[in-house]
Parts: sequence; C-alpha cells; structure tokens
Amino acid sequence: MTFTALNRPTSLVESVCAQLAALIRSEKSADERWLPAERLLAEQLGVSRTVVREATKRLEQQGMLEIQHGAGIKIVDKLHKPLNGALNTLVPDEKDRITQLIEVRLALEPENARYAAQRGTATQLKTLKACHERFETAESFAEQVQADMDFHCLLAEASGNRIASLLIQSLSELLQASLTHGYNRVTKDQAVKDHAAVLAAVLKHDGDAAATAMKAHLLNARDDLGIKTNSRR
Amino acid sequence: MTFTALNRPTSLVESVCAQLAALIRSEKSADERWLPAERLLAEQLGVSRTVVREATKRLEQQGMLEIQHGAGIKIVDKLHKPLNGALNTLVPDEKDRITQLIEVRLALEPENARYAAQRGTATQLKTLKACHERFETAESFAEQVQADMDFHCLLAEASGNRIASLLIQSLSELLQASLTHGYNRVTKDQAVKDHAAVLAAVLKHDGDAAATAMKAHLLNARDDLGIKTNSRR
DNA sequence: TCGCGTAATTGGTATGACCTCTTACCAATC
DNA sequence: GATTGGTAAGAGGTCATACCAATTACGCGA
Repeated sequence: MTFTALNRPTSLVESVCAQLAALIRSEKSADERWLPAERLLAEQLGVSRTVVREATKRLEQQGMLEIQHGAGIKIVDKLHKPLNGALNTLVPDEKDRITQLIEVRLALEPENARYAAQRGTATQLKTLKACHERFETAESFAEQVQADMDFHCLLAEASGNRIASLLIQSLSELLQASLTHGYNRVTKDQAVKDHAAVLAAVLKHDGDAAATAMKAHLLNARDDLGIKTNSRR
Repeated sequence: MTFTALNRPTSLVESVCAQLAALIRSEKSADERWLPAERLLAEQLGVSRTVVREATKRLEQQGMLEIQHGAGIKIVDKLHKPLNGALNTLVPDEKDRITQLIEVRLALEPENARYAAQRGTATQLKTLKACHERFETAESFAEQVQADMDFHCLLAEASGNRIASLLIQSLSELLQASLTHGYNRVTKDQAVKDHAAVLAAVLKHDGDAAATAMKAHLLNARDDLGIKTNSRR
C-alpha cells in the first residue's frame, strides 16, 4: 500500500517540496530548527538552487518555513498564515471584516468550548487555567490582548479538533489585528468574567454550560464593538 | 490618503505581487483572462523573469492564478485553495480529517443557513432553488456530488458572510475529496429531503427553521458515514 | 574588556541558455 | 471533406553563473 503512487509529484519543485516537508515533519521537537543553506540543499537534493528556492518559498507561503535574508531558513508552525492572507484579500474593508469575523466565531467557538469541556485533557485544561490567570493579572495592554487571544486558541486546541483550532487561531489573529481602535473600552472586566465562566464550565466538563458561556462572551464582545446585527450588505 | 505607505513592499517580489494583484482585480468580468507571458511581464514591469516567476507562483499559491505549463497564466478566483492545502498538511489522516470536517461544518452551516434565510437576496435564493432542482434530477453520481456541494456553497454565499463562505467552500471541497468511498449508501434520497427542508425554510426567511433543518441534515450525513461522536483522540 | 569594522555566510536578483509541454497550423491520409 | 499525424512556435520549467544585499561572526584596536 503505497501513497506515492497517488499525488505523484509532477514537477521537480513539487518533488522537492515533498522531500522538504518530510524533512520538516521528521525534525520535530527541537527548539530552533533551521534548514541547511539554499546552496547546500540544492547540492544535497541534486537540483538547482532555483528549484530549492521555489520550493522553500512555497512552503513559506504555507506557513511551514520562514526565510530570513542573510540568516537562513527557519522551520516554523504557522499553518494558519495562508488563511489570514486569503481572508485579508477576500474582505479588504476592515469594518466588514470585523463583522464577519465575529459572526463566524459566534458559530464556531461555542461548539468548540463544548468539545473542550467534553474532551479536553488534564494537561490542556491546566494550561488553559494558567492562561486565564495570566489574563486576570495582566497589566499592560499588550499582555491583555495576548492572553485574551491565547485563551481562545488554547480552548480550541483542547477541543481536539485541529481544523477548528486552525480556524480559530487565524480568526483571532485577524480580529486582533483589526482592533487597534477602541478595543477595550469597558471590555476587560467583562471579558475576565466571561472567560472565568467559560473556564469554570470547561473544568466541570459541562459542555452545554461552556457553549452557553462562550456564546454570551462573544455577544458581549460584539455589543462592545457596536456591531449591528443582521445588517444587509 | 495613500495605502502604499503601510505594508510597503520590502522586496521586489512583493512589489511585483502587488502590481499583479492590482492588475488582476482591475481585469474582472472577462470570461477567459490570461496574463501576458512571463518574459513579456518581466519586460513590462522592468524586472527579471526570476522575480516575475516568484511573484506569479506566490499568487498561484494564494488561489488568484493558475499557471499552466506550455499554455500560460490564467486568472482565477479560488481563494479557498490555500486553506485546503493547510488543512491537508495539518490533518493528513483521512479518517480524522473527515470527522473534524463534519464537526466544524456542524458548527458553521446551521448559522449560515440562518443568515441566508434572513439576508439572502432574491437572486441568490433563485440560484439556490435552481441548484436544488439540479440535485433532485441529477442522474450521474458526479452530478449529484457536484450539485450537493454547490448547494452548500451557494447557501454560504447567500449568507452574505464572505469569510464563512470561503470556509464552507474549502471544507466542502475537502470533504468531497475524502469521500470517494461509500458516499451515497442510502444518502441521496435523504439528502434531497433534507435540502428541500432547508430550502423551504430559507425561502420563507425563517432563520430558526433553516438552522434546525441544516443541523438535522448534517447529523444525518454524519450518521450515514458512521462517524462516532465525542471520540477521544 | 568593550566596541567597531571587516570578512564570511546567507538569501535576493539578473541573465542567458536549454528542456518540456501545449497549442495551432498544415499536410498526408482515409 | 473529415480525420489523422506531424511539425513549429510559444509558453512555462530547470539549470548554471555571476553579482547584490542583509546578517552574522570574528578579530583587531582602543
């Protein structure tokens, strides 16, 4: 049972992409992982530097690499990046984007919270709790925003659904990027309360309560942003 | 008010990407749109063919172009492609992928149906209805699958949320690709009924009913696939 | 010991050549 | 006259080489 027969690389670049992807996957769990230099890779793989460059560029677009001029090629895990780009070009207007982002999150995240409550491992929940405490005690604005976002991402991770997790990660990042203006007007206190409710429900493995609490939280956030609901385009 | 001040291109490739993207956007509403040849583009933009190639490859990755060996560079609108790639590499195992895909759709699509019922324009609903009729009368397997997928995508479009629409489009395509085995066991009749219920609710602008019907439809589909719910990884 | 400048290393761009694939055209064939 | 087959032009794919630009590392001098 061989998989290489299907999706057979039809070009050199694709072949090299596949080899590099395998190389990347095999080198997990190291802190700082770098690929060999382009010229060296070309030699090792028996192709020209042109091909290596096209392949690495491709994997960079896919969020698996980061190419740094003068430094080298770093292995990263940012698979949500491509989605960010797509959504940015799809909805260039920031106001529309915020509205639509929240709508999607409103659909996704309550269910996510439910799954996290039902399936989250002890380790995941512990991390989530720690993140919430970081949110409560955060002083600087940047810390708040980061902890807030992390909470949602960790919750998504705890749901055990990696696809949902990737979506949430991307949506959160985009929303945060769009919220340079008027973010926490009266938000933080309310957000802390909301998160606490979600966390409590998840820790009790109460899926329904977690979903309800998350929905309430997102509705609060939306109100705070003054988004009109059910608006026609 | 200039936008070039922000996100200023830091490299030649990015600059060319921006120019090409603008060119692509400006050339909408033509049937078959092709870009000039690489060598010609290089000359017109005053850069080397190397840069043009990297830029076009990038835009191809983003779903804005399709590069065909020997033929040329075609302008397309498939912004959901990058997401497909990311999800494929994120969840390589097909069984896991199907499970997670359905879970996400179960969260997204009911809300989407609700919005479509509330905000869909007359034209969109007409197209949706036509698609459903195509589904009913479809004879070949391929036609069925296509009409089924189109229905979900059109519904997403009618929701007026372009982000949700892109997600659905990607999720549907991935799911379809994974369902070469045992797709319509007893599915088609049930699916037609389910779709009819959704359509009726949407046409009556009954958001709650649309959401409920869509949820029921997806649960039926999941049962038909024999997916276990709440399974730990 | 500290700081700065230089050299080595790495990615970025340019050029020109050659290979492979697609398409369109045209001639030979039926 | 329609079909088949080959051929040539033009498209992207790959290669080799040279040089530009950013980063890093090292060593010299203060």
